[in-house]
Amino acid sequence: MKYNPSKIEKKWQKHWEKIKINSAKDEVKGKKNFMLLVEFPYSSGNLHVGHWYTYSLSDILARYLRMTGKNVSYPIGFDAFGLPAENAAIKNNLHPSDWTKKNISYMKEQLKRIGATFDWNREVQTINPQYYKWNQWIFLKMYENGLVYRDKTKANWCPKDKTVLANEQVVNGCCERCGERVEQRNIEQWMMKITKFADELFEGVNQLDWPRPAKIAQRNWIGKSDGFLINFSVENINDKIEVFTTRADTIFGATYLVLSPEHPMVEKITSDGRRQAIKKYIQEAKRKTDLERQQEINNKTGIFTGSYAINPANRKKIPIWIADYVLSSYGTGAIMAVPAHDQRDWDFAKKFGLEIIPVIQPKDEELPRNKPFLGEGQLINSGSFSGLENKIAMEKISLFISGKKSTDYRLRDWIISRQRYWGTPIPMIFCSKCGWLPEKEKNLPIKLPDLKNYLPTDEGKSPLDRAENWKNIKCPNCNEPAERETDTMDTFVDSSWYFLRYADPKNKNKFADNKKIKKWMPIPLYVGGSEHNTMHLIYSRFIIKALNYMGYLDFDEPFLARRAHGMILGPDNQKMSKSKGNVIDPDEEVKKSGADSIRMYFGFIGPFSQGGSWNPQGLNGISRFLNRIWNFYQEQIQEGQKPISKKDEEEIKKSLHLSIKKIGEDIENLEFNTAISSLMECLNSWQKVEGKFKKIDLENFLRILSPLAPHMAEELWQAMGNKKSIHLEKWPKYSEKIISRKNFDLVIQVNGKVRSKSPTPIGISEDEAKKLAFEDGKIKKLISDKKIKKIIFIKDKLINIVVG
RNA sequence: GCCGGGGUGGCGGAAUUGGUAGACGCGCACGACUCAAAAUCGUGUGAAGCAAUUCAUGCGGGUUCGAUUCCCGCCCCCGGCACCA
Repeated sequence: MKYNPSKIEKKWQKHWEKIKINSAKDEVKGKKNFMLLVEFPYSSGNLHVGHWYTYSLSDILARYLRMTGKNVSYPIGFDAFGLPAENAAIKNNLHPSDWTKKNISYMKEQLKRIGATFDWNREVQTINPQYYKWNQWIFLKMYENGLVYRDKTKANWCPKDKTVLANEQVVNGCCERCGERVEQRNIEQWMMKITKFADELFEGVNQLDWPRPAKIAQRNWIGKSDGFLINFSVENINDKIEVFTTRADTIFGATYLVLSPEHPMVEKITSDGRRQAIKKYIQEAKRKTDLERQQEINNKTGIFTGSYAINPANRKKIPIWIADYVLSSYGTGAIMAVPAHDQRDWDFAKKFGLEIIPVIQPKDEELPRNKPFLGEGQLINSGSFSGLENKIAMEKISLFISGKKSTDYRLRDWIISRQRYWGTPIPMIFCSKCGWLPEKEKNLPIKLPDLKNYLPTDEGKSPLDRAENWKNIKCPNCNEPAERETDTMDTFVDSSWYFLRYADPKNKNKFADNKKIKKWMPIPLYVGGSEHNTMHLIYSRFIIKALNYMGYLDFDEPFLARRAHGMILGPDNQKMSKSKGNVIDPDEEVKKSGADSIRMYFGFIGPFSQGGSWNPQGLNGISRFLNRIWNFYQEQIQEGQKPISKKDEEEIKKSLHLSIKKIGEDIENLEFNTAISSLMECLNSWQKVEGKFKKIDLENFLRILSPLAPHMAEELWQAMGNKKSIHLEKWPKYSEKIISRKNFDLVIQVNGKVRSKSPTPIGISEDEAKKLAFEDGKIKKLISDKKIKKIIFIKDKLINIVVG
C-alpha cells in the first residue's frame, strides 16, 4: 500500500475527536494538570501560514506532554471584537458579526485539518455575550475599587478609524492599524489605572521564565527611574517649583529651569511684558502632534518666562523657560537643566545662548567642547562637594538641598474607550443629575445592539449613539431620563484575561470558578509572538494583578513561562504579503502534502524561536522521509523475513534509545528541528539492517514519531495490530545502558591540531592514552625531533601533545 | 541615538561548563533501475592541492595547549523604542 495522507488523515482526525483524546477533564487522578496556552487567533481573516506554524508545533508539545503522563489541556478560542475585524468587515461589505462568525467557522475547519488536538470543549469566543459579560463585570469591579476612572486627556485620535488609540497603538505618530497620522484631541475617556501596578509589573518580571527580549521590553516599556524631587524657589514670588531628576549630583550645573507648556505655574510666573508671546507659544505647542514634536528633537523650541529661580545648591539666580520638549505627563512637568551633562539641555542651551557649567571631570580625558559629557567622573565647580566621585556625591548632595527620593515611570494609564461599534459596551450610565453611575451587576451583560448602520461617525461619537432605544434609559438612581455610555472597550481588554475563561468556559455566575482556576492557573507555558512583548503581555499581567488586588485571584502573574515563535517568511525570504505575491496558502499545501508533512516541515525548518523561510524543496525532503518510514513499515509488517543478528539488534536498539532521549528533550525545549534530525538518524541506521525487526522496537519508534506525525503513526500503529490509539500511549523510556558508548575515537592532537584518531574503549587512563598516541605512526613522525613540553588529557575525548 | 537578536558550506541549519567545525536535510554531481523520463536506491559533496598538507564559523586584535564558544575594538543585517529629565 502506498502512503496517501489525504486518505488517512481525515479518518484519524474524526476518530480522535470521537475518543476525546483532546478534551481534558479538570482532574485526573495521579496526573498533573498542564494548560498549554497558545495565543488565540484574531478573526479579521483566516489562518495564515504563521498560525499553522505556531499551532502545529505547539500541538507536538501538547501530544508529547500527554504521553509523559500529564493531564494536558490545549485550548483555543477566537479573539473577534475590535477595530481591525470591523474594518475588514466594512471592506468586505458585511456586518462585523457576520464577517467574524464566517471567519471563525472557516478557521475552525483549518485548525482541525492540522490534526491539532485542541480542547474544543473549552472554546472561547470574545463576541459571545456570555464572555464579554465578564469584560463588563471586571470593568465594574475595577471602577468600584478605583482602578477605572474617567478623565479628559489629550488622546491619540485617528481621523481615519475615527477613534481614540492607546499610546501603545501609535507607531511613529501614526495609527498602528491603518497608518493614518494620529491627531491629538482632548476627549473624556475611561482609563484603567495600570500605573498603580507599575512597580509590581516592573519587579514581577524578574521571577518569570520568559525570553530575555520579552523581559527587557516589559521593563523598558514601564521605564522605571529612581531619582529625587527637588524644590527651586522662585524669585519675588512666594512659591516653589518642584522638579524630578535622576541626576541630583549635577545640580551645581543646573543653569536654568524648564516647564512644560501645560505646567500649572506658567501663568503665575509669566512676567507681564511676555504674556502675549507665551500665550502664543503655548497654543502652538498644544496644536502639535507627537510626530511634529518628534521631528523637533534636534531643533528645540522654547520661550523665556521673565522669571528666575534660585538654585538651592549654590543660591545662584537661574532663568525659568517654557519648552515643549519637557513633557507634562512625566515627573513633575518641570526640569532642572544641566546642559553640560545632558544632550537635550545642551541642544537647548546652545540654541538660546544659555550658560553651560561643567560639574563633572572625566577621568582620563578632556571635557569635550562640542557636546555634553555623559559619563562618570569627579565633581568640579560643586562647592564643598568638588573632588567627590559623582556617583557617591548623589546622596550627599540631595541631603544638602533636602531633595526627596522619588521613583517615576514611563508607563501611562490605559485609555480603553473606543468610539467604534465592534466591541464590548462599557457598562456605565450618565445622568445629568446624578453623574456617572455604574450599571447594576445583575443587568449584565449589556448586549451590543444589532445596528444596521455601524459605520463610525465623523464627529468622534460612537455609532452606538444612534441606537436610541438602547441608549436612552432611566437613571437607576433618580429614575429621570439618562443615557448609556456609547463607547466600547479596546479589544485588548477582551484578550487580557481570556485564558482564565478556559478553566471554566460556560460558567454563568463567575468569569471562572475558583476551584477550577486553581486547577489550571497560573499558565505554566504561553506560546506566542514577540510582537506582543509589550501590549498584550503587559495588559494581561495588569488585569491579573488587578483581579488579585481585588481579591478574586490568589496569584498575580498569569504566565510563568513564555516562549516566542519566529516568523515564517516567503520563499523569497521576505515577509509574506499579497502585494509581493509570495503568500503560501496553508490549505493548498496540506491538500498536496498532508498535515503530517507540513507539521514536520515546520518543525524542521529551523529553531522554533527563529522561524524561517518557506522552501518547497525542504517540504519535499520531509515528505520523502515520511514515505521512507511508511515503506519501511510496509515491509516489516509483511511476513516471511529472516531474523536479524544479535549485533544488528544491538545497533537497532541503540539508535532507537538515543532518539527516545534526544527527541524527548528536544520537544520539551521546543527544538523540533534537532528532534526530527535525530529521528532521521535513527531510520538511516535502521535501514542499513536487513531482516525482521522486533515488534517492541517498531512500536517504540512509532511512539516517538506520534507527536510529530500523528496520523501516520496512528495508521501504522493500528496496521501492526494495535486497537487502542497510539496517542493514549506512554512516552517510551530509554535505557542508559543501551545508549552508553563502549568505544570512542580518541582524538590525538599535536599543538592543539587534530593529527590522528584511534578507536579506544571508554574509560582508558592517561598513561594508556599516551601510549596509544606515541605508537601512532603519524604522531611519531610529527614529534620525533621535538621536545615535549606538556601533555593535556581530557578523559574519553582527546589527548593533546604540546611540543616546542 | 538607545535597547535587543543575529552573522557558520551553494542553501536551511548542527555543535558552547572552551576539546574532532559543518550532524540532519535541501541542492548539485556521478552511478544503478528504465526504451526514456519521473520516482526510488547507492556513492560523493566547505575551499585550494596529485598528495602530504594548508586555509576556513562577519572583520581586526587578545587570552589559552586548544576559541564558532571567553575578552577588547569594529563592520553588516533584522526587530523594538524613541525628547521619560
